[in-house]
Amino acid sequence: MMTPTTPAAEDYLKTIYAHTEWQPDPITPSGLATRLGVAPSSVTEMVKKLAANGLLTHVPYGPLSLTDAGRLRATAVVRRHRLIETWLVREMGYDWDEVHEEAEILEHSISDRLLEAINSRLGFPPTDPHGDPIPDANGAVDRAPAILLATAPSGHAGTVLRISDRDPGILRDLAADEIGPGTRLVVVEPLTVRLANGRSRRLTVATADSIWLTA
Amino acid sequence: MMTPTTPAAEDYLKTIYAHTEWQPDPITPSGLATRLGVAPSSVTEMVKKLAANGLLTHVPYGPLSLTDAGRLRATAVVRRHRLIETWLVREMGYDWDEVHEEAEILEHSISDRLLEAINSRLGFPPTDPHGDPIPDANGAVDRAPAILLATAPSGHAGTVLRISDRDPGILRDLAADEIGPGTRLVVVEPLTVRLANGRSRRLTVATADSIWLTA
DNA sequence: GAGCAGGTTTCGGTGCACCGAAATAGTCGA
DNA sequence: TCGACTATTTCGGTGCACCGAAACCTGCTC
Repeated sequence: MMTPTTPAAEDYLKTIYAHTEWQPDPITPSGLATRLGVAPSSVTEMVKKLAANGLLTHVPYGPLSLTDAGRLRATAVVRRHRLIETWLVREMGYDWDEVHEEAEILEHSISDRLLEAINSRLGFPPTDPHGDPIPDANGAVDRAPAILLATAPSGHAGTVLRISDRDPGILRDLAADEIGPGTRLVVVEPLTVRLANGRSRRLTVATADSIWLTA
Repeated sequence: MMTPTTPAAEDYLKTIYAHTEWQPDPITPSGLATRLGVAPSSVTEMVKKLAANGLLTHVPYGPLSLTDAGRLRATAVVRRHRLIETWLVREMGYDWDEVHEEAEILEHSISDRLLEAINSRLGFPPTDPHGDPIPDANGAVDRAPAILLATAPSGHAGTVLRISDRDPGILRDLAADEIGPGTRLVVVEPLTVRLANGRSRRLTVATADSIWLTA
């Protein structure tokens, strides 16, 4: 057991995990193919290998779900990714919209030792710069109940918990609007929020779909 | 042109460069195979590709030598490697005998941007912790004239310029003996040196073959 | 219940980096 | 100059991760 996971396999596991982290429905092979930017046939093949290694379960023509072992591998990658992002922002002069690419690569090559050195330099941060929780070394994730801004009822007041780092453009826009993890705001109407200083901000649909608030 | 170099190709170029850095004779395919831990047939194949990309020249059954373009690629990798090693020692709590493996991997995945961020945090160091010169971004290397301790005549007095990082055990022994880059010493007889504090140290052949002194 | 549209899988094939075995070239000694 | 020895190359083959095209399920509509 404990097959040495390749970078490609880590990406599959991470992506499956990421899908289930903020919504409950399982991911399909085609969804995974789209997210990873590979052909569906490539997914079939890799899924077969991961299933053979006991990292995920898959009924043919059905959805995918991680086993406990798979989830552990996935959270290990996510942990690396988020600690690296945090480090890039806090120590290396990166903005929060610039860290994703670099972390995407380094997450596969950094050693445990270096990762822990970074972690301790940063003072063991609980979340990354986007507000995503950093799993601990055992794969445990401390995730607060959250709702998508896009689905929050008008009048809902909350604190920004996290912002999806999928789209750097959205992150840049939000930084310009002074919205980030910790920002308190009120949902005035579906795509409009009011900040603590009384100013209002109009958001795009994509942006409202990227922001998670305290429930 | 400017073919995107793979990690494997970078390792070949780096190893060829490393061979010529401290001794003038060109490397042979079998020497390269040994250093890289691959079969000779693998070397033939990769050499063919690198030659096709204009990175090295190779007359069949003859030795290998880098073209200017190849040397530039090689020094870029060496630059990464040495800056990463320096960073690991100066900022991340590594000892100088522990950095090689980690740098060996990260040198292939760090972006130019992150590398330069590290470089500037370190204050643009001219050498790594073993005393190896760090090439600049144009591939220029500032290398002082040096002689191997093993070949230095008795009576030769000099300063330790660099110590090969090939064998971590030697590095640990030397650290325990308080010998490192900058240490002034006198070669008393072939395998014995005297330090500035008057103490003598007996060296193994392998150790004397790893230490370079000012000429 | 037949047919259709979707997603999914199978299948043959690619490039990369590696291997061992066999063939070949170069070099050096007798 | 002829071997013989060694280094190098060629050759067929491996595993990994990917692809497109074709075959195949599944669930849904009519």
